[in-house]
Amino acid sequence: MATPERRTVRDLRRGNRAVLLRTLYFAGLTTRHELSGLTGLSAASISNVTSDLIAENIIVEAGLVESDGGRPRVLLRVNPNFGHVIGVDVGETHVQVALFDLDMNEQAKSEFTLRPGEHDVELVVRHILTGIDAVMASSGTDPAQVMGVGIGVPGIVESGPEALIHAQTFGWDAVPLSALLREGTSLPLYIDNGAKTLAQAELWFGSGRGSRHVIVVLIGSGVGASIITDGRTYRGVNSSAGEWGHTKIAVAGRTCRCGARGCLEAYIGAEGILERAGMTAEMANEQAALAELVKSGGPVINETIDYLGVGLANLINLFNPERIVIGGWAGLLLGQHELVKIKKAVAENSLSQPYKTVSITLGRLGPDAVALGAATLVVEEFLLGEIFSPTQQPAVI
Amino acid sequence: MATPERRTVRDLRRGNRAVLLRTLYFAGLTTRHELSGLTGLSAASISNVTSDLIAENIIVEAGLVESDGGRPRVLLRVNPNFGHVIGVDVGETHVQVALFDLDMNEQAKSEFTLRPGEHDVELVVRHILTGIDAVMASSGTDPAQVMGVGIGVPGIVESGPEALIHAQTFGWDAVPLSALLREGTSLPLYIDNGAKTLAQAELWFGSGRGSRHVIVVLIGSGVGASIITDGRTYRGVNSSAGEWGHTKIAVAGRTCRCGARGCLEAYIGAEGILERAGMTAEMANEQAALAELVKSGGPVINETIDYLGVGLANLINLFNPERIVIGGWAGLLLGQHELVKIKKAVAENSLSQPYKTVSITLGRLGPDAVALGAATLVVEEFLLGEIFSPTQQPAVI
DNA sequence: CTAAATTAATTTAAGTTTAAAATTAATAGC
DNA sequence: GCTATTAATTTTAAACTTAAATTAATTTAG
Repeated sequence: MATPERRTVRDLRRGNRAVLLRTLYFAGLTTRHELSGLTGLSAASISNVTSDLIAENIIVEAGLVESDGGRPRVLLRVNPNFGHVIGVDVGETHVQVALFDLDMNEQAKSEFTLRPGEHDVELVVRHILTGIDAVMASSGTDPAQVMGVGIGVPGIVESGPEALIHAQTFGWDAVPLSALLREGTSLPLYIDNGAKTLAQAELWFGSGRGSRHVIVVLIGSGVGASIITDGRTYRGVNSSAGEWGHTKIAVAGRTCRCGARGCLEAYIGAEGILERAGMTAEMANEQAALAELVKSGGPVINETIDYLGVGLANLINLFNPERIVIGGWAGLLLGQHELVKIKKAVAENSLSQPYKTVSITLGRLGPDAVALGAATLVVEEFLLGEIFSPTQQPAVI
Repeated sequence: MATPERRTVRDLRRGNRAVLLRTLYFAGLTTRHELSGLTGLSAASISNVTSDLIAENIIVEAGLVESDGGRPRVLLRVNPNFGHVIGVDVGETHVQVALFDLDMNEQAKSEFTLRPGEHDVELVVRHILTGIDAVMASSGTDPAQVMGVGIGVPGIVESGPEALIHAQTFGWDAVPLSALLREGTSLPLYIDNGAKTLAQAELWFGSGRGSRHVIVVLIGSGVGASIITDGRTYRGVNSSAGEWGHTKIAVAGRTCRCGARGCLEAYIGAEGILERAGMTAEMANEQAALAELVKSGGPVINETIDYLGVGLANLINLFNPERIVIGGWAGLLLGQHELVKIKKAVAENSLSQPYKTVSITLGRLGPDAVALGAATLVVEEFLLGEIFSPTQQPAVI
């Protein structure tokens, strides 16, 4: 139960450096004076830390604030070209690789289509490695400028000395993805569940901005959630937290593709909805079919809204979040047409106290932000302030 | 998003002091040498901090470890008589007030029975104040020695400048309990939901010891849960997190006493079980009736186990905890007879990955530990290391 | 156009804190 | 009683933050 917090006077410095960098990153153009207010650090400390960071080229001066008498304040910002980050989305239908600067402007992108059922590990690894090379080449980025690669994958990521992926839908059982990739690249790797990376993208740049307690639900073929408590993704003891799709909302209900009965996913997942409507569309036109169904409304959609209301209400009762963001292609489809009804269903199934304070909104970044979110995993590391030059790791003490 | 962590070198000292105190409190008799290992602080820092704490009488030396050559190590411990704490349990049937030393040995106790429906705020306030005086008098404790009063109440505690209690079962709507009590006592007050205080008692001294991610479920007439993430109670944005009893496990199911339909509480709460068995026992012999029913088994109990399995599995899928503790009188009753079946039901309804790592156990402290847990709220404050003398608050800077 | 006023930012000085090294303390074994 | 050994404290040096003093960069008044 020993909390390993800052202990030495040196850790203190590191911590303050990280706080300043993080604040500046999210605030954008900011003056030293404002930073002092935002971080709680004294002007002198701000001066110290910023001059270090400027010397290291991590932050740069970027213009002046007009003054009406007195020395004008200098605007600071994180140097967007200090380094670059790569994000990878390993999805059911494609592998997407994108390269960003630190402002998260996309510099290059590479995409590979996966045919249904074609989820061989070797193939995916090859796509990722090829994609990394391709985005660096097409944007003219030197590998030394890339601070790391974030990868969003389906299923449960068991973190440990060697990350293991358990992805039922891919037929992956304890796949040591990082070990396999390390044979083809020496860039630092950060692997996480794709729903969680999408959620982090929404938290940083989308509908979740500024909130500390957020749940991002992802509704597509599968159903998942990412739980953000105190501004950080909650992972639980094995990083498998957030398996909302397989919570049960009916005892002995519909059989889910996971084998169990009564799973939420069997009712509000895209396949579950279509099946309940008596449609058995193949993968290819699943999205078009659902769009049609949602547009025409009808009892199956109303029923789906009730189930979704129950599922969201359960999250609200358990977590008492300040915001719920609905994402994923099927979730966005439903939300765009039926948000009012969804909110009504949630209200009927949740306690009034927590319902009063939660706001339910749609994701703003679309379903393709998994790669963006994956790239933020690298930025998160960068914001800890320990990276002194893009690839050179901090000296071991 | 600015994380207000340790900033000055003085905060560092405070933090290290708190880490040392907390470590020593939970480790019990410990030497300086061991503390160095447990906290990560250097021997010199341990020496500094401990000599401060000894001078303030917060910790004391307590014997020597036998040595086989060399200076023997001195054992240290928190001074159990540095101050005392009071815990209050405001339950459906009684108000209990207990006084403890810092080792949580009960020094005195006072109890008042509440008749069914007799939950008038004035009456409860009077009981609490009378109880506080009574336990101080009967144990000969000077008010100056009491560091604070922790109070566990039913319902949702809305924390703010003035804590407001929303307790449906008591008919309390936004009751400003702390303001009312402050008219009768000047002791520092700490108010929290009773299920959460019980959970903290189990976490510190019962089945939850040593775990960082724990969920304590409380099954009595009502049903609730307390979620502990990273060793701390998770409260959400309004402190209402953990309302497990009113999560829905059936769309359009049984009507719950909260008015909604399909709540877990309507199936596994004591009243829900008895009603489903066709029994409508009054409050008085509810416990005896349920004990009889559980002992004889039968389809209603098996059904209850299924519902409980679903409810627990949902928690496991969402939170990925390392431990689940079942508490509350009805929960203990069910668990003592049917733990094996419960585990089986959980296994059938949860994903294998998180199920593999969770252990499900019964609470060890019995249902009466709410007051003990409430008292730990005060101790938690004490362990932050800012209380320099029992009642004297730390100097305002 | 210059000097005063004003505000920003840096430098300096003082005070904490921790870690490492040196010292002192306490015990067992001979 | 002396030495070896281990524990704990004290001393010293280095690092860091804050407050105060100083320097820098503007605008405005005259």
